[in-house]
Amino acid sequence: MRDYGGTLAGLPWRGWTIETTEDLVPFFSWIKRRAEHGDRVAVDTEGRGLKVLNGEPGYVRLAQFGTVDESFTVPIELGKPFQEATKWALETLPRLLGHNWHGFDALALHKTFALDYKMLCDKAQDTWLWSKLWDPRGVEEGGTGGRLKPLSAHFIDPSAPDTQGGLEAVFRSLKCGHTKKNQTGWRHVPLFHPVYQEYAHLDVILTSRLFPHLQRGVSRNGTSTKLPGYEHNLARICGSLTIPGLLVDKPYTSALSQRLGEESEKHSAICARYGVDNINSTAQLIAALQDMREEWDRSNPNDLTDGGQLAVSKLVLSRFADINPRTGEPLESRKPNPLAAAVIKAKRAGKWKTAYADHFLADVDCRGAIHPNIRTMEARTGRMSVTNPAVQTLPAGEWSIRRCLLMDPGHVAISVDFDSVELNVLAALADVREMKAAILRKEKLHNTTSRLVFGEGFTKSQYKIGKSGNFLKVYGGGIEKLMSQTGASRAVCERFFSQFNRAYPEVKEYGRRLIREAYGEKQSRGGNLAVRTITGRVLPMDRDRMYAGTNYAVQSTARDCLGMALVRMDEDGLTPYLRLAVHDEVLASAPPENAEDVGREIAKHMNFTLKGVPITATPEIGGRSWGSLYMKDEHDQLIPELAVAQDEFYAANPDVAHARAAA
DNA sequence: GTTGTCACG
DNA sequence: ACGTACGTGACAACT
Repeated sequence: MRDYGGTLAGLPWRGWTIETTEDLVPFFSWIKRRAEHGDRVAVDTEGRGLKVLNGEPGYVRLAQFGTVDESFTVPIELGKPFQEATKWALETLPRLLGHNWHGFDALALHKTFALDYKMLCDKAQDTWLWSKLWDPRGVEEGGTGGRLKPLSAHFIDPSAPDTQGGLEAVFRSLKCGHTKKNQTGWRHVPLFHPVYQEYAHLDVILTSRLFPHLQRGVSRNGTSTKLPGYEHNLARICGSLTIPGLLVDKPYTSALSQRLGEESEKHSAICARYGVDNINSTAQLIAALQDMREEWDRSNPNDLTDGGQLAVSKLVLSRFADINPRTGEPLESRKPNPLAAAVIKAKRAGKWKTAYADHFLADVDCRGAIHPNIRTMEARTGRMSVTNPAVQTLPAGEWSIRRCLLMDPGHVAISVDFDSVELNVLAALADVREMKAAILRKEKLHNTTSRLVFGEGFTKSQYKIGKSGNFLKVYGGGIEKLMSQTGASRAVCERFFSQFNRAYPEVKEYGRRLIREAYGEKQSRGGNLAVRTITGRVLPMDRDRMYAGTNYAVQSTARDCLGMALVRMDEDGLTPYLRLAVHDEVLASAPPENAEDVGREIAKHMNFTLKGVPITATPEIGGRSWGSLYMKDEHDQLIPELAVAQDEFYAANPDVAHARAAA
């Protein structure tokens, strides 16, 4: 047994590193005492990398147990007695504490020791979730971020040792090729390295000390007392979804990767003829395009980057290539620039290959499944995000990428989407009379807006302005954005906004009310300006962007519409069918004979009334692959039988699939 | 590490 | 007083 120790914020701590089976004796009695007293014990694990569910068996190397002043590290890697001791401790302790417990350690312990994930979550509190409730902002938005080190520096001791930095130094000295992207240090560091061990002890000591500070912070900032329980429940549900994961169709995906590589090469070769040998180099592109006498409009914000450089974005390149940036259709307004056209195609194929197809193949586990990691409170509005891979950003305009991902063997894909949830939430929160009446009449809000602004006989292009304008209003956008998005004239856009405000005066009034309330409650929140949502969440505002309050409230409430629906689905036993939750959509896997029932049940849980406004969702059923749900006909309709047949044909004939997708 | 770009809701 | 586009993740080049 080796012991470590030190002082944090004037209070000493002591940690024991178990090295032999004899060392387990004091550990057993320590755990028993904690269990008898009903103490909450912080638990942390160190593994072989950061991808826990697709790692090899024996992922966890070290487990740590600790309170505010005492800790033990257990060397899982040394064999069975230590693994059994860890399992016993986790089953015996009545109350646990972890940092990112639901999203990481509980999953790792479930995977390594076959411990029940729900059991591990039901008796745990997660300081990551508490920190997000206290302040959801990341570091770049002026918050502390969710990481243990900055939180400890803020709440416990600004001079807390930077063991993270020390560990990074150790990893570099190992010369094992450890980088930010390729975190090999975790598997190569010797188990009893003193810096590694000290870091391990401190993690649980700091987590234990952090917890009461975060509880106080959450209670002081006015967050509803119902939210911590709800968020822990939701994190547990989303964690369970990721355990089965999504299967990757390997032959299809490999062929897709190869096809995209060839396509990228083909168009890159065209670029090379114009002197651009690296299509990702903005400098080369600008030089070559200027040689071809292309011009940028410096008064157009789309033509400049945030840093003030000439932009070679898809928008600018599409103008040079004379195509519609969204659809790729020719505009026939000028002579198309062949370099710009080739760059767009090469970049797109390259991105789809590396970010999607290759990522799927690299992330599969021994079952051939990927396990996207759902972070349930990532954005400053509380919105969820998904990483490894970022399935929320897969191309939605066509099916070829989503075709890589399959439901369980013999199952079909079910997707249930909310119907324009953000606009309905805006109508409910701001109590917009005309919007609410339209929703109750089952009228599409884009039609309502177009009619109220442009009159009964509005044209197709006026409808486009109505639709874009609806979204822009939710986000707080203005005339410039509407112009650049729709290409409409300033006069038309100005008229749109004045008519919109006349049709829906409550929207503007709601924004003003949020600002008034934020200033009114400033004192009780320690001088901080914030939006309080009807679900009881407190969202910090920026002094110079107070107009964003409407968007924060709408986005956050829409997120809770999904979150609360997931909780209700879980209560009714639907979680085993669920595979993903993305913003306003749920993806599920079920045998074809149950698919209609499952889809209907899920949709039922997503249908409810928010302040008198119906929030509704529609299920769609496809074939085995996620992509089948995107195989629409020429009227953009999903015909289930056709999609299933097409999906099965593509499974057997990946080359035909890729030839058609390319066309 | 930061910036630019591009994929999504 | 007025008006302001919101929120993500990933990759490659550049500094």
